[in-house]
Amino acid sequence: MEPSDAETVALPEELHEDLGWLLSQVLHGFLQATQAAVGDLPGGLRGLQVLSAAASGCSRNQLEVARRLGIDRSVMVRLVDDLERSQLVKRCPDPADRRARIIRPTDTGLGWLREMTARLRLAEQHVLAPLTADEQTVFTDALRRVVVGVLASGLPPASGPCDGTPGMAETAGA
Amino acid sequence: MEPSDAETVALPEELHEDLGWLLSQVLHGFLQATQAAVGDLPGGLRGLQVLSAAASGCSRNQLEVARRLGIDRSVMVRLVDDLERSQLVKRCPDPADRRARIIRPTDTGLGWLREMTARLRLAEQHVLAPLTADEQTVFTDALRRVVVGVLASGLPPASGPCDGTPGMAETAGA
DNA sequence: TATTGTTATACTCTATAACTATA
DNA sequence: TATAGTTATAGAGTATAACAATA
Repeated sequence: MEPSDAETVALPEELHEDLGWLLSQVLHGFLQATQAAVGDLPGGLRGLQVLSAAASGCSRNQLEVARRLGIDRSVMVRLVDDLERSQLVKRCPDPADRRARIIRPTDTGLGWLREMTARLRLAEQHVLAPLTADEQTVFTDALRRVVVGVLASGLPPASGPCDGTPGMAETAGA
Repeated sequence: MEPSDAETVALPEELHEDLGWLLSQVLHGFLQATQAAVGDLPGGLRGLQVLSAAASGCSRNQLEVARRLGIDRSVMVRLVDDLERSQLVKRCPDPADRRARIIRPTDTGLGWLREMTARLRLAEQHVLAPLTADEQTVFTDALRRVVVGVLASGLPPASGPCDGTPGMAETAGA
């Protein structure tokens, strides 16, 4: 927990310039911190995303929420199962479409949402602590613009921090 | 591939402030771009990391390289297997310790390293394109400092660009 | 015929724990 | 006894495909 002298920790030289490695390390550290913070929430961080989406928008069915968050619909089922079992959300019938289930947060769910969101902010602050407040603003703004660029590139919404399939072709050539 | 109007892509409001989600999206976009770029390299991005580590340092055995890169030693075995099968590295006996195997790049491996590294730089540039050159410098510098903080926090080194932690992004924004 | 929600299955990747051969 | 490398296994997580009910 001690940041100790930041200078004492040296990054391996061959990774120092490796943007992918840097990103994965930050994400990893972030996930470590945040998953611990929201550990008692069913579904972890994604459960919180679902809860947040259910609370933020007006009526949305499972598939809409799933697509919005970039979650596979079959994964969404279990996620909502867990949240519903803990009575944080309810599946309500959609009067306009009897196939659909609208995800609504319960009062308990809204309370948890507030609590967990607050914890998350703390965890974020912990990870971004090496940066000054101004630098944090600049950093997250840059991050946001890069994300917009990524999404605009027509890539699929991304299901997780790790998803692409690895390239494994064997070859030997100069 | 057209960045199109960055402004036309709006981030879901409940994810806009979600640092974890932003990071996971950027990493995802980055992995999409880079894994395609180094697709024919055995082991993908981590194969490249191993190759780079083998080339950069003087003699290092598998375990040292694995620890340096934050890769599990059992994963390292297959990684080196693949690289060796493609004749990009060799496992050489360590005269000082008959248990150890020193990973050395072949000439072919060095050629691939240069080629793949160049491709990687291009892919990085593509992802960071929304930022000006100065902003990129500031961004990666901030990223580096955050990583140092994460590593100094005593967290396990994380296994790779695509690391196996669970879920994914997180949170919420209301 | 297409779509929502669900279930079951296969596949990928990681972590764990043995086992060997050395030290 | 501890360590380097290897192997096999179990687990978490995702994607895929099939299915029922409804549009």
